[in-house]
Amino acid sequence: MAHRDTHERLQREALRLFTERGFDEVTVDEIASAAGVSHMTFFRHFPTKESVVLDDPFDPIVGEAVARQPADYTPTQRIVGGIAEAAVDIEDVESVRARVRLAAHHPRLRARIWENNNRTQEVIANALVSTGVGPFHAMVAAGSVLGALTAALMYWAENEGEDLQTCIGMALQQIAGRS
Amino acid sequence: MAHRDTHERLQREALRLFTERGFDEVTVDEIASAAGVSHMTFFRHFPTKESVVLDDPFDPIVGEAVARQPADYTPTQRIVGGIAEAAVDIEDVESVRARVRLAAHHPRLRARIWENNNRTQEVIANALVSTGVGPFHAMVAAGSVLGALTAALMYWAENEGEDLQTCIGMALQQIAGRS
DNA sequence: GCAAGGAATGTTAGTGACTAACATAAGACT
DNA sequence: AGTCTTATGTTAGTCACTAACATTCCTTGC
Repeated sequence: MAHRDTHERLQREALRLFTERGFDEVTVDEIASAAGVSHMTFFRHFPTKESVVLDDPFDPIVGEAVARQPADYTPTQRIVGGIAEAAVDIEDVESVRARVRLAAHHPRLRARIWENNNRTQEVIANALVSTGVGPFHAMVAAGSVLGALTAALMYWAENEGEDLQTCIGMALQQIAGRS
Repeated sequence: MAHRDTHERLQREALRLFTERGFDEVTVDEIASAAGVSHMTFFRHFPTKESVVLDDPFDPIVGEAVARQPADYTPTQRIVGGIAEAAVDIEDVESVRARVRLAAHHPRLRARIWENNNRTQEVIANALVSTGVGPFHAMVAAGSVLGALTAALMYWAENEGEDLQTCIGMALQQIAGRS
């Protein structure tokens, strides 16, 4: 039983149970049993119960993409451009949708999404600062773009018919006209 | 011992202990004893340990202020105007600073700030929708402004010399030029 | 004055997330 | 074969938070 197998099995069973019965109605012990391991093994694979749902390693990708944008763009244009580039590579849209939808309806999970944002925000702000933007302006610009993006993500998760790329595109376009 | 007294005493002792020793190094039982009550009383006054730090009833005020803005403004201009109006009334700036600074350095608390934001965001979005703005645009505009505002707040909390009103003003100004 | 009711608090005994310390089982390397 | 590493299990905690029930005190109607 390889490490990676266990990891995937834990996440699969957790998401299944959460969507079936709700996040709070499933205990870590139940997830562990469903995956055939003990609760300690669960915590060796995921630091918290919430992290099974929210596990997105996109921060560095976005940061690099932002840093690569033309220097004569405004901060907002660079962030928007960077995110748009990074968003093209999103695979497994259905898994993302399930997880965002789970999170959108649960206060604690929603809070964690914002916390992930905060990390991305720092990465973006640093990318901007390293190319000469003032720290205050960099943080505000990053916060603003990510706030808009997250709002779009929540909207997308709650409205079945929408397309992810389209929602992201519309949100970015709506705020692209700034300094 | 009136209800309100106990509430204030609990919050005062909690903030004192948190700043002295850090959020995670203080248990609810300790806060309760310091305030001379049992841990059950604590939870009757505050739903969670975090809520002692983050207890801001500004959402409705902001929502009303946004709804009052001239209808020929763009969504962003209305949000910015509403927040600027509501921000004038902030009293007890030092308490706000202490709490934001506590939260800025602690992941779980920071996440809760974002979660508060999310509520404010919904209030603002509803205010916009009720005056004819489309739901998607309303949410994205609200998310974007609040993202910027929170970034400014974090910056302010970490940089001793800055003035709260000035930081808010600068952030709002930076993003005011949008649709 | 006093009885009745409600508001604020206490006590006790839970549940569940998360941690630390130590044990074990299986494969890889020498 | 023996040792080391990796993945896991067991046990016994701590701490946030809840439910059920008891108590104390303050008011309010009589």
